[in-house]
Amino acid sequence: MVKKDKPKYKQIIDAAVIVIAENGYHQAQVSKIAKQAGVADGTIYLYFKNKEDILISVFEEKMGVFVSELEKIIAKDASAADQLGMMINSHFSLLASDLHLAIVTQLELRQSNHDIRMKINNVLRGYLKLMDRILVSGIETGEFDQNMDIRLARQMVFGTMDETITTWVMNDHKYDLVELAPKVQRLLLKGMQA
Amino acid sequence: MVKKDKPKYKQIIDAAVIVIAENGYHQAQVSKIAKQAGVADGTIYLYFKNKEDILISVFEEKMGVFVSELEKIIAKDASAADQLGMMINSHFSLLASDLHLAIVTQLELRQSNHDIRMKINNVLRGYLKLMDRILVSGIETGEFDQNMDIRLARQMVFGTMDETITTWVMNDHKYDLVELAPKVQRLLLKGMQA
Amino acid sequence: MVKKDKPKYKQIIDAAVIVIAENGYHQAQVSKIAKQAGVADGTIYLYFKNKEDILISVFEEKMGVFVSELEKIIAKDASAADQLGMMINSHFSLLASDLHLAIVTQLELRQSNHDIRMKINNVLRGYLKLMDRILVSGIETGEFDQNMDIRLARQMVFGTMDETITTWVMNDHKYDLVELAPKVQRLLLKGMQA
Amino acid sequence: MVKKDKPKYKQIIDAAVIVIAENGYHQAQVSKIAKQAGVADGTIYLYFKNKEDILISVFEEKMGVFVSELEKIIAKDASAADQLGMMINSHFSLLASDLHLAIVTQLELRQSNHDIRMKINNVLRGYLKLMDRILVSGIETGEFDQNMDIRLARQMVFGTMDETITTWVMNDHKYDLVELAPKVQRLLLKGMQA
DNA sequence: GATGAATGAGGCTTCATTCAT
DNA sequence: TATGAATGAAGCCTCATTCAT
Repeated sequence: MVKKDKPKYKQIIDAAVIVIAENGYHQAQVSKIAKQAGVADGTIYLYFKNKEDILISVFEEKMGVFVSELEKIIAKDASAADQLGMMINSHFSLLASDLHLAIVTQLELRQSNHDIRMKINNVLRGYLKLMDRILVSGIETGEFDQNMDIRLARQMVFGTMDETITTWVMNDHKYDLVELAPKVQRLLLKGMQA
Repeated sequence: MVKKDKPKYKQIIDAAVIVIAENGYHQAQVSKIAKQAGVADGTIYLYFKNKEDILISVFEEKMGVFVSELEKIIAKDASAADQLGMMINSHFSLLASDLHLAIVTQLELRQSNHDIRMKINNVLRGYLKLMDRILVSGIETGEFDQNMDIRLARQMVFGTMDETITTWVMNDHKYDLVELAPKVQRLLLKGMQA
Repeated sequence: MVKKDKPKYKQIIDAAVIVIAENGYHQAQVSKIAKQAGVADGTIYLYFKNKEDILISVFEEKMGVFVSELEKIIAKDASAADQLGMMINSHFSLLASDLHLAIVTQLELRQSNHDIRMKINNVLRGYLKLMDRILVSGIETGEFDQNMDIRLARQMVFGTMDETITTWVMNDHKYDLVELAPKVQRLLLKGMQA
Repeated sequence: MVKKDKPKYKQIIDAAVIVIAENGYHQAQVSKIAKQAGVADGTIYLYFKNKEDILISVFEEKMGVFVSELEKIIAKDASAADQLGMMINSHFSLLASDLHLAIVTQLELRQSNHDIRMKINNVLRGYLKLMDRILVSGIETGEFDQNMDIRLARQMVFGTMDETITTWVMNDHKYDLVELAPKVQRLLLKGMQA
């Protein structure tokens, strides 16, 4: 049984999300995370190399859910347009159902230093690669514009989703994010369709 | 003559951009900015209330150029589609011509804490309001989709531009950003047109 | 059967010597010693009161060999000058044959704190008392200077041996330490002879 | 005016000696040294790179006095035997007149880690080189044994002095160290003379 | 006897800001 | 105005020791 499977590992990850969301990135001291997790400060270091390791693991663990959801969607026998819609819906739903996580990924984790951000980007890259597969298949089936620049399209898709979610978080989740998904889908589809 | 018109004010602002771009947000100490500006540490505090004030002023001063450029574009007698294109072009050009500024706005300043980011967003809001005017006029003239959600459309426009620029910065400006402007314009227009 | 006779006791002592020699005093954590000894961390505390107790015991156990060798030499029917020579030779030989031990006694154990060093000195005192007996017998037989200050002479003898060995250890045992013994003996004898 | 000439530099060095002597090496926290020096913790770092730098500087500054005294002695037109005596006397006197310093150099500073000890040894080496010059000149003038091994002789001289002083310090300076100097000189001279 | 997961105290260092000159 | 020496609060991490199994 490796560390990641032990209950305290996930306990600390979840505590970190809560502490960061409620106190902000720069006020998320290790001692606060330990307290929230119900363990001693030193115990943290039995499961994580250092504070940076906690933050990256938070992103890895949580992003893992996004990736596996997206993999399920891609495995489905559906049109690229529908897959795009399911992806947006899945992405929005996951964050709307965990407000702490939304704050952490959209606002707080972006305050981390260069090193951490680079490592977070590596994790994100896996997600973006999956996203590309939907776009490529859409082009192949003729659903999407043959001349579309994949990278640019992916930046539009991700940028729009990201901006939409960030605005929603910054407005204190005053409105329903998931309801926006179909609209976002339509907007993006129009931009990409053949 | 107010502080903002004195030469040392701009001198410190410019020094801050360089120091942040070259050292990263978290390594941009006040003393480094002072040294780069050629003044003593204490002198900074004759022109700025505190470090936060420097950072927000950097954004205000530099954003001012974006805003006035956009105002000129809106004042022109052109179609909404053309204005959108000119805006993207202007936005891309301003950042492509000042790599330090691009690094600072796309990467480094986003590491600032919650308070500073909120204040930066207030400044940004003015720019987004102007952007909305292009979208509204496009809808009114029938160029853009009547049923389009303005906020969503603006998030798509800004999110796409932002993601495109950030990717370009992170790839060390290896390709020509301004060349991408027409492609981005076409992609966004397709998504919004009637 | 007392603790000291149990196999794990000596096992831990020997592990401590190796770990301290190879990692340095300040990097010789209890957990490393336990690992080297092939026991669990907690097991250490079944044989030793605390870490300090391990270190003092290391010195006691190893010094015991020096003492018993010296006792054999003193029991011999030889001149004081010869006994001095045999002592130097024995002292040098024991350390030359156990490089780990030489590093530990000459360099690493001296980094220990005040308390431990005082306790180590108590152990050392027994050895120095034996050394004094050679000097006293040399004075009585007329071999050594009648007016010689015993304490000073002992400090010269021990100080010279110690400095010689430490220099040898610090030079990575590049030359043969035991070969130096007769020269050291002659030098010291000249200083002490009648 | 360089840092070393500023009054606070020496103030901190002297404070460090007192704090280390009175509290022991491992209880000599930077904050204690700052308090003893009458400055804020942060001020220490305007004069020293880090804690290690303080400790090495203590040794350098204090050793500097020993070196310059020894240089004066070597410059004198005296026999090697007399110079040896003057050196021992000077060395003993300097430590006997500053009990704090004696504790620090003979006991506490030896607890420092490998890095610091190596740097301290570099400083010490300069002193030992000067010592060698007395021995060499004694051999050249025929005062000392032509066949004497210089390194061994130096180890005897330094080892004897060091052991004598350490014993004196450990016995809480109960007797007069300087009074021992002539006796030590005679003992060592006998060992080295032709 | 043996284990090893858990504990928690403790200190070096940075850097925004002040204020006497 | 301008200076820059001085301030002092605040947090990550290590590791000897314990104790439930």
